[in-house]
Amino acid sequence: MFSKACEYGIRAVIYIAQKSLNEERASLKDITAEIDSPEAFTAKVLQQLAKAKIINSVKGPNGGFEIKKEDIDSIKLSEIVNALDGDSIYKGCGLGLKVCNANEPCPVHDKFTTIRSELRKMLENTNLFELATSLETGLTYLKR
Amino acid sequence: MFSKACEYGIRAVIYIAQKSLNEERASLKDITAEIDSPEAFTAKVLQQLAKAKIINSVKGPNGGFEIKKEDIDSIKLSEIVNALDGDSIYKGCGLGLKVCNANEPCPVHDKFTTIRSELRKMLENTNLFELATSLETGLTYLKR
DNA sequence: TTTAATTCGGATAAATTTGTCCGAATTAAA
DNA sequence: TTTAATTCGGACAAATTTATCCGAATTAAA
Repeated sequence: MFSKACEYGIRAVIYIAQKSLNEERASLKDITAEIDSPEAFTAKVLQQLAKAKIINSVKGPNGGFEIKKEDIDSIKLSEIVNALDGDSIYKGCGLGLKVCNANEPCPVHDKFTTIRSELRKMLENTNLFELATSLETGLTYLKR
Repeated sequence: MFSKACEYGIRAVIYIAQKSLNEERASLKDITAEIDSPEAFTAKVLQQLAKAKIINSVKGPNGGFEIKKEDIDSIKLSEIVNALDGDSIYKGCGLGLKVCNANEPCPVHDKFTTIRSELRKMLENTNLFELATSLETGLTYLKR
């Protein structure tokens, strides 16, 4: 459903959010240990997210990644997915046609439109705060 | 959402079904012209589908691919997807964790479970007959 | 001012997916 | 029986995604 980059990205951002809620920065090493992902590859993903202004990066000793506390509940899952995988999940034909809309639909157009719209809603309605706190309280996990 | 192989596969099978409903076989050339897909690659996909017994292949002059008429309304989209992309769309964690279930969920587990179950239902409830007839009546398209 | 911890960015490599080529096998029809 | 139309299957090639390496830049602290 998502690319590996996006999977790592979402996991990383959730972890960074959790740390940020506790007034702490997360370093790359810290992150990759906590979400069990390849270090160099994850670094690229974090760079992308920093460029997209979803996370903030700080260089130098004691540096790392962080998210402003007050932003955490306004950042939606959809923004992260969008920054890493683009909008092809929502748009684009399920069967790969270049043109596919209500006027000239592919045979599964309507059925896919329904599912995708639900997916879009879900991603747009899920914010980082709830994900980070479920992690903080030990209800959910980022590795295994 | 689906691999290219799966996209071509679904399109091809719908076309083959349409032809089969009209008592005609579809040759590889015929198919790739009609669904606008790369010939050699599509051939591999069709081989996979033939091995999975979803379509029947006939060699020699006037050969091609066909589906028994009486099977067309019992073949579900899910079978095609399963044969080509496996079951990772339904199973498997949305964030790529090896272990992720109700007991040890990832932070998006519940939200994804809902979406995926809808997707599964949709694929399991969509049969080839309806897709092929919507094509036959000119309501839907397989290329562009 | 030096050192060391960190992110940044470019080059490269490995793995996977997508795609091509071509000869072999099959089989209907001339 | 020969020919030609077709699928089959293996080897290969290209493109994309995933992953690694390493030096440069930044910066806090010794």
